[in-house]
Amino acid sequence: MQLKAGSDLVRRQNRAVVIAALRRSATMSRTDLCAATALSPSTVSAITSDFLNEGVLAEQREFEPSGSRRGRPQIAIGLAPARAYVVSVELTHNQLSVGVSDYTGKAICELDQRFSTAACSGEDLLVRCTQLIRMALSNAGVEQPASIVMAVQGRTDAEGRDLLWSPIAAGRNVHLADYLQGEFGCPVTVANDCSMIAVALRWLEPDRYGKDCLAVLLSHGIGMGLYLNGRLFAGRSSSAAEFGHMLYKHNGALCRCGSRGCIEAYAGDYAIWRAAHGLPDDALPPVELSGLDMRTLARKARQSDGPERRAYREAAEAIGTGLASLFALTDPVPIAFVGSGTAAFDICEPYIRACISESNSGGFDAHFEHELFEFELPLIRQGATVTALLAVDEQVASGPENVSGRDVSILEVA
Amino acid sequence: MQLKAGSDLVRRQNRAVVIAALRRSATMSRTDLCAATALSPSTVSAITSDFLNEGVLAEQREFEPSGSRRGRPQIAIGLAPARAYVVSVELTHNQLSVGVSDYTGKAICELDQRFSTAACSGEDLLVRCTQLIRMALSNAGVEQPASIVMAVQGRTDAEGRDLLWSPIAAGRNVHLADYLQGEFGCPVTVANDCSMIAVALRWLEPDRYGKDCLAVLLSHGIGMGLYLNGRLFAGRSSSAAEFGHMLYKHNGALCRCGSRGCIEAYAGDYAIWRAAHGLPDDALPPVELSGLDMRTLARKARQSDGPERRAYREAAEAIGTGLASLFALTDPVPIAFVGSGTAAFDICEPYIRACISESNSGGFDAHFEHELFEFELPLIRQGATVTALLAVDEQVASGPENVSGRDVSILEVA
DNA sequence: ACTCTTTATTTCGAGTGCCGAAAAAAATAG
DNA sequence: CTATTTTTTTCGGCACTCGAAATAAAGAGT
Repeated sequence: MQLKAGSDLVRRQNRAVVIAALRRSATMSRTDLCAATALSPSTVSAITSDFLNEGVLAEQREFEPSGSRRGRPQIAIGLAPARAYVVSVELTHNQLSVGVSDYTGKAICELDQRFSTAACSGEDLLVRCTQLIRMALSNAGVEQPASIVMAVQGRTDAEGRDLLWSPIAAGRNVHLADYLQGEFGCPVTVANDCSMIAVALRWLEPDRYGKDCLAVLLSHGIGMGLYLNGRLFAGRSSSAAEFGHMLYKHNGALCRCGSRGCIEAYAGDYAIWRAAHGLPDDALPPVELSGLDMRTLARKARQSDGPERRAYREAAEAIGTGLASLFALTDPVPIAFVGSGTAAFDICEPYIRACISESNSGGFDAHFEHELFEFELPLIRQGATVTALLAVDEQVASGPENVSGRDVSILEVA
Repeated sequence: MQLKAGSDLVRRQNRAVVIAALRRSATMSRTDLCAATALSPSTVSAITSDFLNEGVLAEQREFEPSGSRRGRPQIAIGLAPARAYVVSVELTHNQLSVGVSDYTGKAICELDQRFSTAACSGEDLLVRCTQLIRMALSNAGVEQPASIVMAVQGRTDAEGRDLLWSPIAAGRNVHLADYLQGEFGCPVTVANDCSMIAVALRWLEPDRYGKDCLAVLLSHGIGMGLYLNGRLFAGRSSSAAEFGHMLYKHNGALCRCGSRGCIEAYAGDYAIWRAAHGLPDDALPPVELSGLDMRTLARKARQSDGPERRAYREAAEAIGTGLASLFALTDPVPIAFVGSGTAAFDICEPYIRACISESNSGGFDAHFEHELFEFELPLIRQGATVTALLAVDEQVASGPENVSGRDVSILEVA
């Protein structure tokens, strides 16, 4: 049931509204804020004044309003960069990345580290993360981060605290959030990488992806992040949304996850490679696949109707069948295909669309828009950073209660 | 973005909290309300006093508190039955039902009408609904309903206004809500029948189904209603959640919806019957199936490993594959299987469970609880009634502004 | 029968927050 | 140097919640 409300909740909500407006457009006047939030000038004045005292906002005198009109000039206000620093961590195949951003979202420092993730135990992971984050913070000159969001390829628990399982590392049930929280003394959230891609797309293109956004990652494995009706789709007890592990064929090909017949077992890079080389469908390819390997495969598939094209066709039909099933549940949604697999999307697209239009239950429009993004990392980082910033915003909106020095500032004012 | 808040919002919220508490337990004292809502006695007093004036609540003197303790006795308050009357309408295969309930949720009148829905145009449907509702209202002695919720087997638009497509009637894009709203002058919502089953189960067993609830209707067709993380799952542009039309087999059996390979084309009664009789999988059975037909089929399937058992097995694997795919997206969720098809669930269950445990992506627990409900209609009606009542609650909570007679009541008080 | 105790509910005063209107501030136009 | 225009702040009023005190309505004890 819903909870009771009080006047404190009203203030928190309106503070949040003001911050949200300023996060969207870096700099606004109080008048702009009135228009954007529908709050009265008095209220905007009160809230911004509080925020200026708390160091959340800063006046930006240098911002001369372009066309100098009559009347008192507007004072530009923006988020104060130094109010908080956030950290994004991305764990992908054989790479760990860390980014540090200020409170306005500007990147201050980005570090990458490459190593074999497959050999990585949970313990290793924790240590490597801690080290790389420390180095990045030190490079950025930041003592204390305000929020850390870690995007992982794999499944997390529903609360975003543990990495339950990952195809790229050996560790299971790694308590990432608790450990990092202990190390860095700030809130930590662990999220699925594809969810972060969806967050980024929503943030970057709200008109197209604001309400509904399906991000499908095509690479060694298959991942998905979904916003439906403006909310992140997540499972009951985990991040779930494991599109790649929807059941495509009963008793089908062997998947990395240990099950049989998953979509990924046909559409992941390793599955396409396996099929194209005529290996049995329960063989896991022993080698790491390079981008070159896959480009070669795609080229052959385009050239002639041989085993390579058959492999891509099977991959496309697995994806198409999965999307058809997904769309039976969600209706068609604008899709962003992301990752190295998009390089062969021209081969797959007709088969994918055929599958979907074949299954337009109830005779409805099976059409969907799509976009391709070759590189996933920048999107994942942007999504993680945005998520971290929004977490800080929430804390900031809820007031300066817990901030040490609050009493002091009252004394200072007096 | 979130909207600004004001003190009116606080009042609305707290009014809503009070109503919600009283809807759960029919009768409470003001002290009970303090405990249940965490509001202060002053606030509860103010809000209940308003509600008594508005005719939303009524004191119930007859309710003697069981063990007569010391001290001033509590005064029991409850929802005032006559505050509003709601109508639920259920359209299922060859049957239209209407129920009228008072504001406490007590059923006042229920009417059924049987006719061939298949032959029914949109126009016919509107007229029949109107007539049956009028008759029920007249029987119940109700002049003006406050809310109507109509549950239909089929797909509605996302706003709950139109019946886009239904397997049981010929009409398409029937503007049910607008028409009935014009006829009866109150808010009307059109919802999917299985969603209403999920609503009912959540309402009846909040411990089991409060957060997550999957209702699967097994009958002539296959339907689904899903609550995930406490929210009704719905599509981007329609009610969607068309589990029965997830793609089970590429280029598979012909479905009622016109597509091929849908789960329903293997697991609906007609599909089982078709397969058991060795008909081609693109034949639609010409006859209406009786309950007896299906019971006979199930008996034969239990007796020997013939075509009947194969048909049920295929049905079970279609359902199991669908659930496995669904659970890849949502994690396993407690399921209620509902409808006549549950009579043969003993035959299907092992195959269904086998499919699901085969596809436990990431090695997680594929276990799910389930319950069987043979009759769907009572659940659909309960769900629709609850939905209608909650809609009235929302309107009541938002205050007496628009209620005619508000000014009069002020005069009366003065 | 009367008073004491206990529990429930209402009333009152203070605090917080929003808003509209008026005032103050800070520029340009003439 | 004044009038005008626009932005921002200040002030008074209103709605709401809350804690504390007051009131109401019983049973318990003598």
